[in-house]
Amino acid sequence: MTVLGHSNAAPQNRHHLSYTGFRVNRPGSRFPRQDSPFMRLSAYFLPILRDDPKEAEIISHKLMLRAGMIRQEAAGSYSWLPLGFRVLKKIEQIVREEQNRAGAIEVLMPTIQSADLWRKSGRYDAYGKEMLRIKDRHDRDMLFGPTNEEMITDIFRHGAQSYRDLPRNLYHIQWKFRDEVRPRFGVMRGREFLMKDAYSFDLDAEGGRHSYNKMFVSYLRTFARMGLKAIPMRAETGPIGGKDSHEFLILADTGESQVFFDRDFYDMDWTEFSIDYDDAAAVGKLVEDFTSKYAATDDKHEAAEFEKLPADRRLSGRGIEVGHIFFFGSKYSEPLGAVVQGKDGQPVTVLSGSYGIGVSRLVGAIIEASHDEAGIIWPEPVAPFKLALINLKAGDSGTDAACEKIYGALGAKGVEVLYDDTDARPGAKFATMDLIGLPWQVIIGPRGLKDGIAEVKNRRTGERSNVPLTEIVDRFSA
RNA sequence: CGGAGUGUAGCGCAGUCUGGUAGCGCACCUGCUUCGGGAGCAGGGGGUCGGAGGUUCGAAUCCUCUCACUCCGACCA
Repeated sequence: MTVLGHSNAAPQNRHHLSYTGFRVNRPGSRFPRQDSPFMRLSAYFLPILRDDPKEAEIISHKLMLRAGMIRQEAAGSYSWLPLGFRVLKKIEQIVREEQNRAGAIEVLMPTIQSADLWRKSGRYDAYGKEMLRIKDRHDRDMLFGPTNEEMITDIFRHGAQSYRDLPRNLYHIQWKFRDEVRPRFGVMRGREFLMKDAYSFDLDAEGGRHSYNKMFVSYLRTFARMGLKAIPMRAETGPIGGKDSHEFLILADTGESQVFFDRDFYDMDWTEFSIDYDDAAAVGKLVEDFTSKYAATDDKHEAAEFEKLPADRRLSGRGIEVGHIFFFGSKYSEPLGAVVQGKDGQPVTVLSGSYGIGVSRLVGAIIEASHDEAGIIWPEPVAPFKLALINLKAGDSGTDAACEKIYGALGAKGVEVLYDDTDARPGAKFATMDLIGLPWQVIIGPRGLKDGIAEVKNRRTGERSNVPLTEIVDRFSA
């Protein structure tokens, strides 16, 4: 992003022109461009609610509504307001980066699909009422995609003819719709939801195993980057079918399923997953480490096996599923004719797996796992802004000037800052910022200003420290 | 899909039983005083009561139909 002007820009509302004549924004502008890393609260759209809306049952749903992140449009379908949208995009981007790192290739498929492919796989009738069926003007059967195995398999088979075209892993991040009988829990179980789905294609079982394992490791990395410990558990394969399957669950009191797992998961290293994805043995070893310990949801729970663990290692709690991976072999490639020519010239039916992450669900899941009485506590990598700059006395020339200077300097360094430049009272400002949960609060008021200091508060720990104004920018732009 | 419930101002609610033309708190606007953890006073703006039909001189209120949303269950990423 191009930012012109001085880092210590004085407050003013005029737009400046870049050399190309396009208007660009700068920290001093009251209305920065939409992709700006910084924002003035006075120019933002943040409809905060003081009371819990009655339709919300669980904490994440209440907090998302109160923090002005989402707005319900119909049962299980939500508009994403600016603050929520930023979080959604942060999560989406982390997922994207880790998919790419693991060698998956991004595509984009339509939300509306033709029924034809689904008739071929036999799922048009099998899927039931959860599938939203639509007719177009020619009375053709269409549907709003609940998932994309058929379509991606069809895409792949048209683009791959030889064993040389394998292995491949294609993924997309797209809105899906499942017409749940009873949507609830806000974005945790909506009807319309944003999902990352990857689909792997391999020549043989060994290759398929490697593809599966790569996704397994990429999931460990993905969730770890969001500040989550998502424990992989043996899973039911459900309507998608297949043999090997793991669910990734994060622990939260409001989780939808009961989980049982080995305490050892707590002691494992959840941060160091730098690994060569092409090294099948190393990847397999890491997967082995994470799957050899007991972890299961209630429907796969085997009490007898669990009891073998020493009592102090047997842990149980509630979990929220945030990812699910399957290896299902030829379940779709067979009926859809995904066949390539092998080395010996003979046709080979490819083997595939599918790997999902609930991107929109993660927004709620992270809040379930990270909040307190005052509101949300965002892990820094997914926070809508890194810090809140709070002007305790807007209108006072001293605090205004000090805040503008820091706001401008942080903006110039690309630090994501939400600047509360409104003339609300201090207590209201603190409450709002605690509610929306930005990781850091930089508080500037006349009291500290006398000594040239700002108060820096860590949202998670509540820890406060006095930091000289001159050091603020360096501290957050490192 | 079975059971229960709720729709009245942006949000939370009262009013409905016992019909008489809509009210409270928060939020919002103006002014004054305040100003380091959701300020006080004063003055304002905003809803036609989910929708349609009916009963009645008169309907938020009674009747019929309908739509939406929520909760429990079954189901599910």
